[in-house]
Amino acid sequence: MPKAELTKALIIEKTASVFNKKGFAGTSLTDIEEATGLTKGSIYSNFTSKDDVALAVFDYNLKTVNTIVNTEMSRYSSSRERLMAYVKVYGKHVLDHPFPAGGCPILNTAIDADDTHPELRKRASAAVIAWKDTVVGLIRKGIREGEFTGSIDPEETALTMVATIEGAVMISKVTGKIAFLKTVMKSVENMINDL
Amino acid sequence: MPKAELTKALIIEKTASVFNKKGFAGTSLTDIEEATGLTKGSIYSNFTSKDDVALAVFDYNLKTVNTIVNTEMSRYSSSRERLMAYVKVYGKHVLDHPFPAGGCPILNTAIDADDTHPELRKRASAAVIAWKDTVVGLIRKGIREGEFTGSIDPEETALTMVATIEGAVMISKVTGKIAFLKTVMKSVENMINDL
Amino acid sequence: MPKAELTKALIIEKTASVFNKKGFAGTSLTDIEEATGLTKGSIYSNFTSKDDVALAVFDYNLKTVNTIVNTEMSRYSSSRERLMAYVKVYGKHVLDHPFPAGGCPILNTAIDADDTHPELRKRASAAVIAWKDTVVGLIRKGIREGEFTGSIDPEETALTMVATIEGAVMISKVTGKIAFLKTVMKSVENMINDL
Amino acid sequence: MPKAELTKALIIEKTASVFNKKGFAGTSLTDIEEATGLTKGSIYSNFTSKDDVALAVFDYNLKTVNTIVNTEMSRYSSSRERLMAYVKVYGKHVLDHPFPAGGCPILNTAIDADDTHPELRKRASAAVIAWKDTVVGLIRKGIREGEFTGSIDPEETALTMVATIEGAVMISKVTGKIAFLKTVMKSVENMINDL
DNA sequence: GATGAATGAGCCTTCATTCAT
DNA sequence: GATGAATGAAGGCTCATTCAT
Repeated sequence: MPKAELTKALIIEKTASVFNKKGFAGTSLTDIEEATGLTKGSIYSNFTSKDDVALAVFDYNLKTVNTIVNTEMSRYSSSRERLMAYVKVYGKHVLDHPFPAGGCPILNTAIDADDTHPELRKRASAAVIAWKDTVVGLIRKGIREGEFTGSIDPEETALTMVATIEGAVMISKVTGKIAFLKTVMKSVENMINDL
Repeated sequence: MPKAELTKALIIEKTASVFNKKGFAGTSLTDIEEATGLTKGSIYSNFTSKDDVALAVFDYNLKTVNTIVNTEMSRYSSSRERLMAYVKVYGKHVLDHPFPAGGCPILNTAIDADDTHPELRKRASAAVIAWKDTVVGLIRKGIREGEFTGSIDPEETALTMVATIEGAVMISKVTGKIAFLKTVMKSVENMINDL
Repeated sequence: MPKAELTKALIIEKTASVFNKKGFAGTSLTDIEEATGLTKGSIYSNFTSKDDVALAVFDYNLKTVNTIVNTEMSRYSSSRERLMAYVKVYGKHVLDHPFPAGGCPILNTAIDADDTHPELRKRASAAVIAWKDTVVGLIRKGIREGEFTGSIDPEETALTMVATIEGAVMISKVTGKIAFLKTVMKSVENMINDL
Repeated sequence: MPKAELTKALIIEKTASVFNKKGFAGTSLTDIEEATGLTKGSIYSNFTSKDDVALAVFDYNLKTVNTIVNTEMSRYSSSRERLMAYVKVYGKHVLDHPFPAGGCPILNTAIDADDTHPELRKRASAAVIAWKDTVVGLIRKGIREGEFTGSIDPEETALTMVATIEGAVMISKVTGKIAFLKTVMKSVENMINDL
């Protein structure tokens, strides 16, 4: 890995939680300098703009979340257990390591960017839809393989599951009550068991 | 109403959607000037700081939402129908008038402020909890009056309902697909009918 | 005059010679701060951009030059004497007060802006053409009134006169030799006498 | 030619028109990188500073102009015809190849540097004086050999010729009208024929 | 109570230059 | 000799806030 790539990686890693906590407008180049220990000049010799950093950071944060979820999911083979990976991961980790500090980056970026930053919005949108599609896929597989009842609507169930999880994250983050997160996750668990 | 109060009210009304769309850090005093047609001096005659405006705007936006919900709710007396008010309101209005442009201010402020603005965070938190408590109250009343089965957990159900609705708003705003909102709302409707 | 106009006027006056000497790219906001004793913020509350200041400064410098020329010209009524005003003014004053320090702003801006700043270029171009047209007008009047011979080409003579004067200013400024200016002006004087 | 010399030459050639168009302050190291396809590091391996490049570029541009003039001049032997070389060259080529894009580098550098860059100013000044001296020499020769009348002042005529030509270049560049250049050149031609 | 005008700190970005490799 | 990567100062501009009028 050439040095430039290392520095880019360092900038992304070190600012991952800054953008996730403060949002795009709330994160300044000085914040980035402080988080990385580098100078503005050096940041700009690795990225073309603050947008460029923010986009790379979103991709990184998304990958972090996906890796956590996929790692958990890969331990199981039944669709039910694989769906349950979301409950385990979000019920346990969203508020601490290895999640980026600041909570779920999909949720944070969606709200931060929807009316202000088209490029970021597009990526958050794609992340939401990819998540939903993965869940739809798992449900369809479960139905096909006789694990779930055929009467359920995969699209509706998937969207509801994603919505409920993200809503739970928001509630527990803003109130500071992890218990709220656990409580809603129990509900999601039931929803999955009832499929 | 003395003149000062009128101007304060005007500032709040005109900037309600600006803060709701751009967030605290993303909204500048110049934005406020443009939205109100007033000068910075005049804004500072009526508020002590940008924080002061943002706090008042959040209260105003929250009241707007609550009024919409309460108006719908007051048309019914059964707990089930009263709970259904959330589905009707959020399924129809979150993305347009009379909701403040930018979506649900509770959700927006929660995500915007949770790691950056303690005062705003506190208010968003209180709004979430108040919402949840209202739902808990309705469920308890429903149980007490034999409308709902006694086996349900009011706290869990209430939190899940709030989480699901807010998650649905996030999803539909970021993707630009109102259909997603409607789909999840159908789920919430079922959830209420199953109580 | 409202205060804002006074400040605008002050900024223009104080930076007139800075832009004339250093050119657009060579003049920094810090230079403007130092020349005026004002802060950048205050400069930007009176002008929308550095371009905006530069354009206003060019207009001011042009007016300064035109006023000097017109004052001298108005003392005479014959076309020959009126043409001679250019010789007197440029032969005496270009390099010192009341000309803006830095020499002829038309020449300076023409060279500075021709390949870099379309708006400034356009104004310098207009100034050159206006000057030429004034000379053409005086020559035509002189011919009409029998003061000059009818065989001369007003357009060619005017352009040559303007070119010679501006070239002389360039030569004497870059070499630091006022004698060169005087020498060429003697030539222009002869040219006018020979009309 | 050792490699270093080749690279130096390449840098000079490729940036000749950049400096000529944008001036010293307006030309950035990034401009130089883009024009040459080299890195800043490589530029600094061959020159000690931006000044160093600018000075070398001026020398190169000056040599370009002188070569064009001398080539034309060498085709003739009479002083009158040799003087006419300036008319031919400046009337035809200043605004296009083989002149460096951006017009006459003597004029451009004189105006750019006179109040800002002593070293460049000195070179532009020397170039003007050398030009004038060459013209003076041709005139003296013409007088000596009975080609021109003895009553003319060589110094005054030479300075006027140079001034007129450079002024004409300025006028035609800023207005975008080549016709203006041709018109003034006709005047210079007459001036030479009248010697 | 409202305004116009100003401030100084901070914004994002680009500058010319350096130097280890 | 050339590069890639970094620096710190400076670039133009906007920020939230103040205060005389």
